[in-house]
Amino acid sequence: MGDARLPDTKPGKAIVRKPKQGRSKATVAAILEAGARILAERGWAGFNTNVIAERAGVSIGSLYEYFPNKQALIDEIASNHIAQGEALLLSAATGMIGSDDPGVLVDALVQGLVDLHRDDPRLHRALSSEVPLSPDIRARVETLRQGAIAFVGQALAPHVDTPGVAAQLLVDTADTVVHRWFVEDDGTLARPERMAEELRRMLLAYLAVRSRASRS
Amino acid sequence: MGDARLPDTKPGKAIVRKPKQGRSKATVAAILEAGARILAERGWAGFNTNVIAERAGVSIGSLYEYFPNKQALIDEIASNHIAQGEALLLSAATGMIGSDDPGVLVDALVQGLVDLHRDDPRLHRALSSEVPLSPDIRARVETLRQGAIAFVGQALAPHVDTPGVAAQLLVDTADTVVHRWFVEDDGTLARPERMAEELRRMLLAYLAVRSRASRS
Amino acid sequence: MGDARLPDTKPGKAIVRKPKQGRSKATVAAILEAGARILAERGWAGFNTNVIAERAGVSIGSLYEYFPNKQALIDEIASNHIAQGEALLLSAATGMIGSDDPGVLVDALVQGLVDLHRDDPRLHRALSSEVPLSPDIRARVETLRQGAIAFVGQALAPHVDTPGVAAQLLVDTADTVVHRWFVEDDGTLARPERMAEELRRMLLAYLAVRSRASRS
Amino acid sequence: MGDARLPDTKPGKAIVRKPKQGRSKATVAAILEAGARILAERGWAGFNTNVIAERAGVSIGSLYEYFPNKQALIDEIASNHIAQGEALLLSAATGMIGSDDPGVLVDALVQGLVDLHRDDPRLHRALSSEVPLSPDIRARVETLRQGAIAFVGQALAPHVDTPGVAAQLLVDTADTVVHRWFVEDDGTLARPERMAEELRRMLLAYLAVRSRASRS
DNA sequence: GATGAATGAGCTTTCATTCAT
DNA sequence: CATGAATGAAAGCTCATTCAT
Repeated sequence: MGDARLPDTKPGKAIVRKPKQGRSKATVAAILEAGARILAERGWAGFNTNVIAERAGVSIGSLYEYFPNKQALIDEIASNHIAQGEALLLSAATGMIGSDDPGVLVDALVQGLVDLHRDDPRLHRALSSEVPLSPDIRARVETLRQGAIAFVGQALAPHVDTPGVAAQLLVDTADTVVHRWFVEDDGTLARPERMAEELRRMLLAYLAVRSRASRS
Repeated sequence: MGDARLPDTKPGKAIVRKPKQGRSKATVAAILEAGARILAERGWAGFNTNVIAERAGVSIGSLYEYFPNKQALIDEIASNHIAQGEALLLSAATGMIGSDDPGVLVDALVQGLVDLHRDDPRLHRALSSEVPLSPDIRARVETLRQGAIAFVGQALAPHVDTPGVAAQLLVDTADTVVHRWFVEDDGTLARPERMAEELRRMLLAYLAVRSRASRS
Repeated sequence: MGDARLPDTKPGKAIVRKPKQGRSKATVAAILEAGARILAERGWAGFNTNVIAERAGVSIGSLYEYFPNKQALIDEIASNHIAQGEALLLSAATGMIGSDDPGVLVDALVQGLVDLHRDDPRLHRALSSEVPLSPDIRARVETLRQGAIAFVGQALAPHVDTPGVAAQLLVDTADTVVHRWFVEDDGTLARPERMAEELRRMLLAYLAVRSRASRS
Repeated sequence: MGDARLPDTKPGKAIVRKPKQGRSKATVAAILEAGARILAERGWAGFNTNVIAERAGVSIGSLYEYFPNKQALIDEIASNHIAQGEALLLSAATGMIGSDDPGVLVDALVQGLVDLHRDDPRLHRALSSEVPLSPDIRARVETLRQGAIAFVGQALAPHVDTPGVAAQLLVDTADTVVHRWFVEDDGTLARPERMAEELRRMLLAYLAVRSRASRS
C-alpha cells in the first residue's frame, strides 16, 4: 500500500477480537512489541505488516485477527506509548502538589519531560514525526499537552499575571527542546544533562522576571 | 543555491545531467517546483514521481533524465529550502553585526526564525518531519544550526561565560519553539506573535541572569 | 429433506458426521439456517464460513465438524431449498391429477412456480445465479425440471402431438419468466400478478393452437 | 480480495489513461480480450487480475495503467458485450420497420435474441449471473430491455389493447427462454432451433388471441 | 464433541524505475 | 534529448481450513 494514511476500518470489521485467553494476550503483546521494535529500528517506511508478523513469530493472519488494519496497529502502539507519557507526567505533577516553589515546578517539569523522552527515543521519534497518526491519537496527545499547560498555569497563577501564556511558554519550550536534545539529536550533543540544567536556569530566569514584573 | 549535489545512490549510475541550457534549466525548475508543491500539499505520502512529472508538465522520462531517483529529487528540494534558510539567517546575522546589545541579538534571532518558518510552513513541515532526508542533507542542516550557534556564541562571548552553552540553548529553544508554534500547530494556538514576544522575554531574562552571573 | 449427500471433496476425507442426536441436529440446523440467511442477505460474496458460524452461535470448529468444506455447506443449503421446490411441485401435480382441462394444468403450473419463487426470493436468486453449485446439485435441479416436463407432457399427450416439445416450452417458459418477474426483478415491475395472468393466457393460447393443429 | 462488489474508484484515479497510440490500444485490447476469455472459461471466481495480465501477455502494472481496478475491467468487458447486444437488437428492429405483420415481429424478436445469446454464451452466462456488475452497467441493460419492450409495444399498438403488457410478456418470455436454452443449458437440450420455432408459435398464438380479444 | 486461535496461500493494487521509439 | 508505455517487486489484507486444548 505504501505510506498513505489508512482509511477507516470498514463497518463490521471494526471490532478487534478482544484477547480473552492467555494465548491471545501473548499474541497481541508479541505483535505490539514487534511493531514497536520495527518502528523504532526501521521507521515508518519499514513498518511492514508481514515483517512485523514474522518478527512477532506469528502469522500474518493472526496479526489481522487482532488489528483490523495497519493503522489500528500503529494507533495501538502509539496509544500505549502515550499512556506511558500520561502516567509519567501525572506522577511528576502529583509529586509537586502543595509546593509553591517555582524551582520545584521547573525541576519537575524538565525532569518529567527528560524521563519521557529517554524512554525508547527511537520509537518516540518515529511516532512523533514520521507516522501518520489517527485523529484520535493526535487529539489525545494534544489533550495531554493542554493538561500539562493547564496544570502549570494553575501552579503559576499566584505568582504571575497571564499565567496561561507563561505556562504555555514553559511547557512548549521544555517539551520541544528536550525533544530535540534527547530524541532528534544524532549524537552531536555532548552532554544533554548539562543542557537540561541550563534549560532549568532559563525557565527560572523567565519566571523570576515575570514575577517581578507582576509585582512592580 | 543548490548546485548539483545529487549523490548517485547506485554505484556506477551516471551522474545527473547538469542543466546548462535554458530549456533544461526550465525543466528542472518546473520539476522542483512541482515536487515542492506536491510535498507541501499532500505530504510525503503523496510525493509520487509520476504525479510530480505530470504536475510539472514533463514526462516521467524527463524527470529521471535529471534526477537519478526519487531521493535525489527530495534532496534537491530540501537543498533549495535549506539554502533559503541559510540566506535568511545570514542576512539576520549580518544585520546585527557590530551591535553589542543582547536585545538586538535576541530580536534578530527570533525574527529570523519566525520568518524562516513562515515561508511555506507546509513544505517546511514535510521536510523536517515526514521526509527521510539523505545523510548529506541532514549534515547540511546540522551545519547550519552549528553555524548559527557559533555565531550567537561569538556575539555572546563578551557578556557570558560558557557562551557555547548559552548560544546552543538560545538557538535550539528559539528554533524548536518557533517551529512548534508556526509550523506544527494545527490552529490551536491563538496568537503566535504574542508567544514569540514572550519567547524574547524569556531569552533576554536568561541572558540577563547569565550576564549577572558572569560578573558576580 | 437433505439426508447426507455431502461429497468429500478431498478423497480420503472423513465423511461428514451424521447428526443423530438432538444437540447435533440443532447445531446443523442452526448452521444451515444461518448460512441460508447470510446467503440471502449478503449474497455469495458475503458467504463467509466464519461469519456463518458466528451467526449460528456455533464455533467455526463445529461448523467444520459437520461440513467438510464450504461447498458441502452450500450444497446442503441448496439441497434443502430444492427439496421445498420438489414438494411444492409435487403437491401442485397431485392436485391436478385426473383433470383433463388444460386450464387446470396451466393454472397449477403457473401458480406452483409463483409460489416456488415467492418463497425466499433472495435466497433463490443467490442459489440460482451467483453460487457455484456442485454437479450433483445441478443434476438434481435438472432432474426436477425434467420430471416436471415429463409430468406435463403426460397430461398433454391426449391433446397434442409432440407433447414433449409442448411440455418443455410450457415449463421452461413459465419457470424462466416467473423467475425473472418474481426473483430477478429489482422493483421495476409494477404488478407481477397481472403479468402472471397474462402468462397463463399465452400458455393457453399456445395449447389451443397446438390442439387444433393436432386435430386438423 | 475475493468476490465482493468492488468499491468505487478513488477520486483522482478515475481517469483511465486513454490509449492514444497504437501500442496502448493493442494493450487494452489484449487485456479486454484476455479478461473476457478468462471470464468465459473460468467464471467470476477465476477472474484474477494477475492471471488476466499474464494471459494478455502484459504486466500487471499495465493492466492497472488502463483500468483503475478490477471492477472497471469487468465493467468495460460488460459494456462491450452489451454494445453488441444493443447493435444486434437495433438492427433486428430496423429490419422490420414498416411491416405490420405480427409474424415478422415475432420472427425478428426471436431471431435477434437467438443471435444475441449464441455469441459467446459462456461469457454471456458469466456476465448475466455470476458477475457483480456496477449500477451503471445494470442500468444500461435495463434500458436496453425497456427499449425493446417499448419498440415492440409500439409495433403492437394497432393490433392489441394494453400493448405494453403484451410487449413485456413477449420480450421477457423470448429473452428468458432463449437465455435458458442457449446459455444456461448444459447440453441436455436436443435441438434448440426446434424449440425456438415452437417459441415463435406460442408468441404468435398469444398475439392472435389478444388481437381477436381486442376486436370482439 | 466443542472450541477458537492460528495459519498462509492467494488476491488486489501501487509506484519507482526502465527503455524502445 | 524527450516521451510515456511498460514493468514487476512489494505491500496490505481476506478467509477457508486446521488442530492443540
